[in-house]
Amino acid sequence: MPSESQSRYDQKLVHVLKTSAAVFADKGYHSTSMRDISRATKMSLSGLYYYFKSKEELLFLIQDYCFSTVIGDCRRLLEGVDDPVGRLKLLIENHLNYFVNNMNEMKVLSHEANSITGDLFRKVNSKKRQYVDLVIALLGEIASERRVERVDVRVAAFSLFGMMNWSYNWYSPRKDLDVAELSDQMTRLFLTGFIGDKALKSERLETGRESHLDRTVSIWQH
Amino acid sequence: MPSESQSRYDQKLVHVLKTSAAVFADKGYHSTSMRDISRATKMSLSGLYYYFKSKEELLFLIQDYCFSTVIGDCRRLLEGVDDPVGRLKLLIENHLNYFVNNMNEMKVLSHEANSITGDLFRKVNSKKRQYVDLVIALLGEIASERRVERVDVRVAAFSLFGMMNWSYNWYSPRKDLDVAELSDQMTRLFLTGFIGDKALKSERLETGRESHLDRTVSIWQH
DNA sequence: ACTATCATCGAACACTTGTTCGAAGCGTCT
DNA sequence: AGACGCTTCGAACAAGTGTTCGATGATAGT
Repeated sequence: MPSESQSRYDQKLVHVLKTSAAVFADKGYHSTSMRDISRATKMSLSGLYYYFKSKEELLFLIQDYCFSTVIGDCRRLLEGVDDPVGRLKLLIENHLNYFVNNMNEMKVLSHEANSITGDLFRKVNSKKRQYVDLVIALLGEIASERRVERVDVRVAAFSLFGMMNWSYNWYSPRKDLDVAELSDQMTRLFLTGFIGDKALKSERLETGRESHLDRTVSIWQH
Repeated sequence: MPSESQSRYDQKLVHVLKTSAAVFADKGYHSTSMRDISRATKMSLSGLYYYFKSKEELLFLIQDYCFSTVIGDCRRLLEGVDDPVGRLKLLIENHLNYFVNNMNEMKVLSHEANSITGDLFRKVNSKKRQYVDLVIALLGEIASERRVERVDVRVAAFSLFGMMNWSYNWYSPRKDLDVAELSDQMTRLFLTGFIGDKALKSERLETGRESHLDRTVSIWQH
């Protein structure tokens, strides 16, 4: 009966992807063997190959799925918001929220970006470029709107990504701030630095935070 | 004759470390085989083991050497500078300068931080912690001096490291700003964001830049 | 109950991996 | 020349790698 939203196949595939992502995040892609994946998923070694045709494609599926969700959520979230600064706030919020709720996948996405090659690499990379270009364009708008000077937009954009993506190296949900606060901190840190000391005086950066977070939880979580 | 500053052994070791770092940076530690290293260094496979007793120790030597230099240069540079903001500027400058001049080693240091295990891992990590604690303490000083509020120092510190260390993912000496400008940009971006909109009005962040750079070139370069 | 499709498995293959060992080459001092 | 210590090497080993193949179990439609 095809009444369920996901077929048995899809459910199991997602399960395999999620547990694989956890193992990759823990041991690293290259030092994880297919036997490790087999052990973690409780499937036979050869049984795995029913769901993907190589270890590299497994990595691709994780990265592609993860990236698509981030970009998709982001697009949906920014819809109808015109103010560039507001858009950037939402983007940062979405990015970090997804990061914290899917640390394994995001670590694999950030850390194993070059562990994938050939066509699969190009596919993931084109999505990444879309995302990066979106941020660069956004910063460009803000820069011209607020007359930001002496700032290289490319450097600023990658600095922002650095701030956010580096978090897989240190962020611990137990001992650190929660997502909302973290997002707040980084938004203020970056945005104040970017648009300089002139603006942002009366703006409340933390406005309308809670309402969005719930809508951005990921498919990965069951 | 022992008149030379470095023995034949040391010279060759440094050469091996430097070329190995290049290969590791290119292909990643785990997917680089000892045969790759052998090919790149033009030494026999077994000949390599005269200089270190395992592949992991080779990685350790690269990371340890690299970290020691960064910290050492940093300590020397900050000597006698009392103003916390001035100290932070110099630290960022030193970090990025070393990063750009030793991209291979720094990529290996950043990207392969968890590819090392056991005692060797602990050794590298203790140096890293020293460095991180230095930055956190520095930010703490600045925060209390300038009465910075609503800012988590830990988050700020790792955001700074994220900005700087992420650069191995995008920075290209050919198409991007040079080190001095890059350092300038990130310093302004972070510092303005950190101390908020109140201060930094009349300060010139780019003061006294050139003079320091020459003293921080690395041993790695021959 | 029969069957066709989906899903899973054990066993094996061809290959690469890091590391070791004993022997040989090399330069330098007596 | 001879001998000693430093440096280099070829060959081999045991272990682990990703992947394939043919066969078996499960599931659902008729």
